[in-house]
Formats: sequence, C-alpha cells, structure tokens
Amino acid sequence: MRASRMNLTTLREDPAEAEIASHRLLTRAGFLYKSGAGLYLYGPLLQRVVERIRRIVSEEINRAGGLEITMPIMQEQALWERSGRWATYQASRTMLTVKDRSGQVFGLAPTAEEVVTDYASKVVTSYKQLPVTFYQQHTKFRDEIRPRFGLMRVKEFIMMDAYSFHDTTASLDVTYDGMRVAYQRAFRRLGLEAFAVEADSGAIGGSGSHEFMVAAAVGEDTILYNADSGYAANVERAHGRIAPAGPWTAPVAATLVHTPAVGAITDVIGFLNTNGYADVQAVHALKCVLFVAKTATADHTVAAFVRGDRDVNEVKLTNAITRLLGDAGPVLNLRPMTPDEVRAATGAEPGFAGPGTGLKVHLAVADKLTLDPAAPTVAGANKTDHHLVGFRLDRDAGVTLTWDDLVTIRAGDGDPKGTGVLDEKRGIEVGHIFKLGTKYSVAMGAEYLGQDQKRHPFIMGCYGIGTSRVAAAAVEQHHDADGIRWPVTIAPYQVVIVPTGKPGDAAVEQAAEGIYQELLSQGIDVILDDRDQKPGVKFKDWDLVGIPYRIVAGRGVAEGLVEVKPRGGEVANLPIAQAAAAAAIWIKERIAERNAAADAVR
RNA sequence: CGGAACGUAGCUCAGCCUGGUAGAGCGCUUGCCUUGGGCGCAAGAGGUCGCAGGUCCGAAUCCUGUCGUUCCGACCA
Repeated sequence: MRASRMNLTTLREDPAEAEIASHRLLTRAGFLYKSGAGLYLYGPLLQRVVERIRRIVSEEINRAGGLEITMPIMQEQALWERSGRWATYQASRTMLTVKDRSGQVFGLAPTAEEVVTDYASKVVTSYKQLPVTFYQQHTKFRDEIRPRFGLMRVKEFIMMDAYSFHDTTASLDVTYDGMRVAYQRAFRRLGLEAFAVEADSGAIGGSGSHEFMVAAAVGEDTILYNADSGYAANVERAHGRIAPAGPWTAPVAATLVHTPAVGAITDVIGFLNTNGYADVQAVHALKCVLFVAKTATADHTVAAFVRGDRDVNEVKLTNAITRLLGDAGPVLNLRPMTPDEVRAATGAEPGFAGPGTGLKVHLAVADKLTLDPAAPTVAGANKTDHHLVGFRLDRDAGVTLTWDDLVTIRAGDGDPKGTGVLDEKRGIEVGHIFKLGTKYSVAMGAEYLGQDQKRHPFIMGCYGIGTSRVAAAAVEQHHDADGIRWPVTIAPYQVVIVPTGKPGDAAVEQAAEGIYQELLSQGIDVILDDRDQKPGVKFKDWDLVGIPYRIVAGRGVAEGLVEVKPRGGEVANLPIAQAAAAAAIWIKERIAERNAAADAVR
C-alpha cells in the first residue's frame, strides 16, 4: 500500500474526551472515529487489525472443533421469552429493542443462547452428533449505563460467541478445557498477556466459570491472586481467609448507648473509645447495609451484615438472596435503599441500622466468614443516635438470619488455597468461558435422543471473546510515548518503507521501490511512504500508527545502504539488496515466537 | 436514575461575566524553499457560534426550553 492512497489522518493533539491510552492513541492515529456516544466507526487501519484478530480467534476456535455460523442480530421477543431472559434483560435494561412495521418487538443480540439453542434443538437430534460447538464473530449490542474508554465499553461491538452442546458433564468438561486452551493459544498469538481467573457464575446453575483478564491499570475488574499458589479470582467471587477479631471488654448484656451524630463505624468506635470502651475496634462492630432486591414479581427489602471493618459484596449478596428466594427468584436488580427507605425500615436516621428489634426487612443475610454469632459486637440500635454495645447475634437478633458468603475479599487477606496472602490488581476482561448446564435447554425444550432411546436436554457451555475489545487491550499493553507498538500478528501493516532525501532523488526512490516490490512479492503487508512530507512527519506518523518494522532509504543510499529498525528497537544499516529479506525474516521470527508460545499452552 | 459541566472552523481551544454581527494554534489549499524526528517562507479557503423560542434597535454573549456530549454520584450506616 502506498501511503499517499491510505487516507492516513493523524492528529497532533489528544482528543478531549480520551482518558486512557488506547482511546487516545487509536483516535490520534486515525484508527477510530467516534460516531456517537459508545458508537465508533472503525477506520481502514482498525478494520485490518480487527480482521487479523478475528482470523486468529477463528483459527483457534476451529482448532478446538468449533463450527462457525452467523446468527441474526435481530431476535424475536418470543424466542427470548422461552428462556425467561426477556424479563431479566428488560429489568436490567441492558438489551436494546426495535420494532418492525407491524409492531413486533425484537431484541438486538447481547448474546445468542436462545437462537443457538433453538437451532441445535432442530439440527442436533441424536447423541451421535454430540458434542458439537457452534460459534460466530458478530456484532453485539448492550445498552450500557455509561459507555466509556473508547473501544473498551461501547454500545455496539464485535464478540466471538461460542456455544457447546453435550450429553454428559464429562463431555462438557473436555470441551470447556479445550476452549480454555484455545483462548490461551489465541491470546498468546495475539500478543496479549492474558490469564484466567475464577469468575462469578451467578446463582443459577453453572458449575464453573472463568474470565480471561489482561492486566492493565485502567481495567474495570479487580482481581485477587496469589502467584505462589496460582489462585486468581475476580473480586466478585473471590474467597479468602480473614483473621478473626480478637476479644474485647464487652458488657455482659447488650447495652443501649447514646452515640450522638456518629453513624459511620469508625466514628462510632472513636466515640466509644473515649466513652468507656477503650479497647473496642472496628473489627468488633457489626455493619448493617440495607438494600432492595427486585425480582420479576416483587421488591424485597434486605439487610446484609458483615464485620465492621469489611464491605458487602453486592454480587455475592445477589447470589445469596437468589438462593434464599428459590422459586421466587431470581434477583434481577439489587440497589441500596434510599435514605427514606432506610428510615422506614429502621425507624431511625441512616447510620443506626442494626439486626436487633425494630428492623423491618423481608430478608436478613449475615456473612458467615467474618461474623461470629456468639461474639459481642457493636450494632446500630434502630434508634437515631444510639448503638447497642455487647450485642450478640445468637441472643439479641430481632430478625431471622440466613448465613452466607457476603464479604468482599481484599488484598492482604489469606489465600483460600494455601498459606500465602492475596494481592490485588486490575484487569480488562477479554474473554469468558462458562458451564451453563441445562438452563437453556430445559427452559426451551431443546432435547436430543440418547442411546437409551429417551429424550434428554442438552448440557451446554458458552464462551465469549471480545474481538474488538482485544484491539483496545492490545494497545493498553503495547504502547509508549511515541504511539502504539502493535504485536506483529495483529499490526495493520507489518513493514513501512520511508524514502527520505531530496524530491526526485532517483537512487532513493529506486531503492525504496525495489524493496517495496520485493516485500509485496513475499506476501508481507508493507507500506511505501510516497507522501511529499518531511522525514520528521513520516517518522512521527509511523511511530504513532505503530508499524512494527521500518526501513529508511535516505542518505545512506549513495553508499548502497538503508536503515532498518524494529519499532522501539535499534537501528541497523544493511545493504539495499538485503533489506527486504531482513524484514521478512524478522517478521517471520516474531510470528514464530508467538506460535511457539501458543504451542506451549497446556 | 440523581448531580454538574460543556456544545464556537476538520482538531485543540479563546471570546460570553461587562450584547455592537467571530478569533488563535494545528490541520487543509496554492506557490516558493528543500527534506533525518511533526516547529522554513508567503498567500488563501473554511464557522448562519448544537437547535428552537424569548428579551433587545442589535444576541456566540442575557433568559427559557430542547437535543447532544462529557464527568461525578447512586448512600457499606
């Protein structure tokens, strides 16, 4: 490709709304154009990057046995009602809908379990066809509350979504592990350092779920991990060991104490320390957080209790409530109570809620890891400006408690698998694998005929990779002060040739053209920068765009030399005749490294 | 959903408080100069100031509404 024909448009200044490197650089280098909030046009360069990502992902899913298909983006409401997900997606308002001329309502695919399950139920009729995996890489829609960070969180994006069908859980386990390997191979070929973490699988079915994370400070997920034991989990599901609270000098019976205008636990403890309870600490307090959990049929008021120094994990709480509700669930939405709702539930100003008498909620859940029912605590008294000191859950509770896992694990907590301590980092979720079980097949009546001559619902797995998000994650992981440093496997072009020198310098132009033609003939994706620009402009542009390898034909040409330079690497001078071969070899070596890394995946 | 800010040239922004009919830098076009890190010289094109009302002799500027964008927040008691 000749640069004069590429419609290359680079910006010298950062776009005003870009907060993270990938958004900033992709916009400045002309890969990305914002069409609306959370809506982006992929420019010619990004199109090539996405195409390469797509190809590598497809190759790996194919290798794992996947069959590529294309499913409709517009999906009938009736189909989604068969799985029961129409209501949940309407409640959470994450699905965009459209109407056709007759008024029929369609959802725009956020995922495609319903469509593919319906398909499988029609075309997969015998156990002899199992296992089978269908997948696509297609546009998805999510009505995000807040799209942001450029390509990272958008309303419309490209996702690889795969769905596997099985007759046994053992078969699902095999495919699930095969997909894990395929993902890891794909990410290594794509040049991403991704790692698998245990993920929340929701309270409904699902015997396992892992997310694939790219470590990045701008990531929206928090991961707890221990490099020694290999434990890694999303904070939404992470387990840990937490040191128990030590003893303190508590009154024998729960004692009502006037704690004027101190609602927050640290303030309450500080107040008590100077008013007769010198050794009580936040770990001895009982934190009560009030929520409203919405299900399809009702709003349930919920009180959640954790130790005073810890936080409630809303994902864990949602799952706990769903387990508690059973058939009355699932929880579609969980939100903190408004101050007015808190007053109604406790009869007190916010800040003084507790599990004693006077608390009026439908459900009360206590954290089993951090709370000891027999230990004395400090709890809100459900009376403005008052706490109960020496309160015991086993003796003084005014509500019926359910014990479950609610606490948010944090750095410094013990590794649940061993003796080490957990650390914390941020990650970008680029993939997710999930054992679905029979949730969709049972709901939708998707069955096959087994060897036993009986009908059985499919056992399913589903798997996703954020194809377009991978491009953004790659930039987050590979950039420097000058611009993007694309991994060779996904770079829009692999080599750029920059002729410099006086216009009409025939020797320079011939050298550049010769190298260009030679690389083209070798199938290398190469750019010849034939623009009438000063060298500085050209160098800046290609560093920004992130082409991995650069050949400069300039003042050395008189001595028969050109310069070669990998992006971010050292300059070397080579005879003109050797430049193309050197570039081709360098490219092939980098690709071979990626493939070797992929082959090393266990 | 709640709150705040912003919307002026392709981009980044100034002008608005104190109304008088629009500016800078970059980019773009043309010509000259020539070419090793975006910064040589000159000339030029380009905006009914998001949209709709209102006030006024006069509105980018003041008022109201509306649309859009961005950021923050949604209560851990």
